[in-house]
Amino acid sequence: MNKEADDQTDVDKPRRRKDERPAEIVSAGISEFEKHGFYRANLNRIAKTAGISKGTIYLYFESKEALFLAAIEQHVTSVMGESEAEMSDGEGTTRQLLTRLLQNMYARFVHGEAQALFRILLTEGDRLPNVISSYHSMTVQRGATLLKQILARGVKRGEVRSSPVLDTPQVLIAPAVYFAVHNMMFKSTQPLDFERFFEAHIDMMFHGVLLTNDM
Amino acid sequence: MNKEADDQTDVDKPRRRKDERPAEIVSAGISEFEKHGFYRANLNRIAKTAGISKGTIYLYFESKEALFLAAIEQHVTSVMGESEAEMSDGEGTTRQLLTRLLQNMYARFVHGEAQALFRILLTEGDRLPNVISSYHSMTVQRGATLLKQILARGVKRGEVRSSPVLDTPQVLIAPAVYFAVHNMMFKSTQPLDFERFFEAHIDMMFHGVLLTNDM
DNA sequence: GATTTTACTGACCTTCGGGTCAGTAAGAAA
DNA sequence: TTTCTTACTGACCCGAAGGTCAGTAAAATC
Repeated sequence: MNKEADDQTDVDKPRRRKDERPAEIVSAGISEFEKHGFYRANLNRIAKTAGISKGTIYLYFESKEALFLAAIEQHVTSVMGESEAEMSDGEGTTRQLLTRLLQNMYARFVHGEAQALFRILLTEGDRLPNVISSYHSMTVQRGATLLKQILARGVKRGEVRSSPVLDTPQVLIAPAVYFAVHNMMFKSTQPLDFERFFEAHIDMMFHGVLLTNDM
Repeated sequence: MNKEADDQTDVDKPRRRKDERPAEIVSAGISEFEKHGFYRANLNRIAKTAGISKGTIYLYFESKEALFLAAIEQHVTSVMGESEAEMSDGEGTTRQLLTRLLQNMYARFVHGEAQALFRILLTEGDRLPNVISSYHSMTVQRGATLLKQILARGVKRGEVRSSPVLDTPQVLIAPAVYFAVHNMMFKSTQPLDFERFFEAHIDMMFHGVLLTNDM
């Protein structure tokens, strides 16, 4: 009995809510696409999650793909918007700045919701060149620029070696990507210990593995 | 006219070839799964590529998934088998060994056929825990062990610092994974220059970014 | 050449899921 | 209360693709 109230948290919500529907559908879509990607995502399930019937989706979105685009776009902007201002102040040693940047990156990209987005785009990016492109500029592009600034400042202050890394700073954050990828594939069977990995990452990034610095 | 000969290279091949069929089907399967992943892979297309009809596939494989498993398994073993012996001799400085290992890894994993396999498993691995598991031991496990050996030997010879990296050597090869992932997503729009990336990778791995080695 | 075996075919079956639309009822207007 | 508008429903449609199997013909056996 009381079929309406037991699968959604809200009770007594009105049945006709034109304004709220699109956002609710997009939200349900994000969760479904995160779990299953585009192909395995199921519109009946999305509808059920959103507390509506499948037909209603088509009142607001032209097709599954249109809903997917809307979901991705909203997700990209919301996830990326968050980590905007956090790194803006350039106080501290280069070592501190880089450490803070990495912590931030692991937090968002490895543990947080950005990972699901990353996975979707890695999987289904071919069909979304425009999304891929804006994702690139919001993440890789921006991150690389920020890193270059930090490193250049470090060189000026006499803290940082001049090296090819200055032009390709992605190698510095690569282990974080590795960690995310590893957990995507092996989390259930062979999880990585975050603390140890992070420590090793920091250590290699700052000092390398060799004892001597001569060629 | 002559419908039989124009899509397959062989002409005059006998029509009943029980022994060769499985390998041919697996081969066609690999190519199809590489291009489309599991879900979008199409058995009619695989059959056409193998020069047979769809029904024939089911003479040799129980299901699409069984064919997928066979294809993955053959692919993994063949790719891994190749790079087996190449690293077996431990001659040279640690620097030389690590450089050689990385070159090998980039060659196979980034440019070569291993990338497609990696992508499929990353994308669709959830449904194949056993494949994922064996893939892990064949690649990550084996690679980590090899790295640890090289590093331990380096420490003994006084070439390598003692550091947390010794226990988590994956951070050393992480940039190669990053490179592969980057190209998967952005190759068409924002390709990375391999030579520069590789140089930066090597440089960071050996020396880190800091000028001083004190804390 | 006649008979038997079996690799192989392709039309067909079935399921799944995206997409449709005639019908329903909630809420506004009168 | 009656009428009208429209948000919403869910049974249905249909194409796509995994899977089946009676039939065919190539080769082996006699």
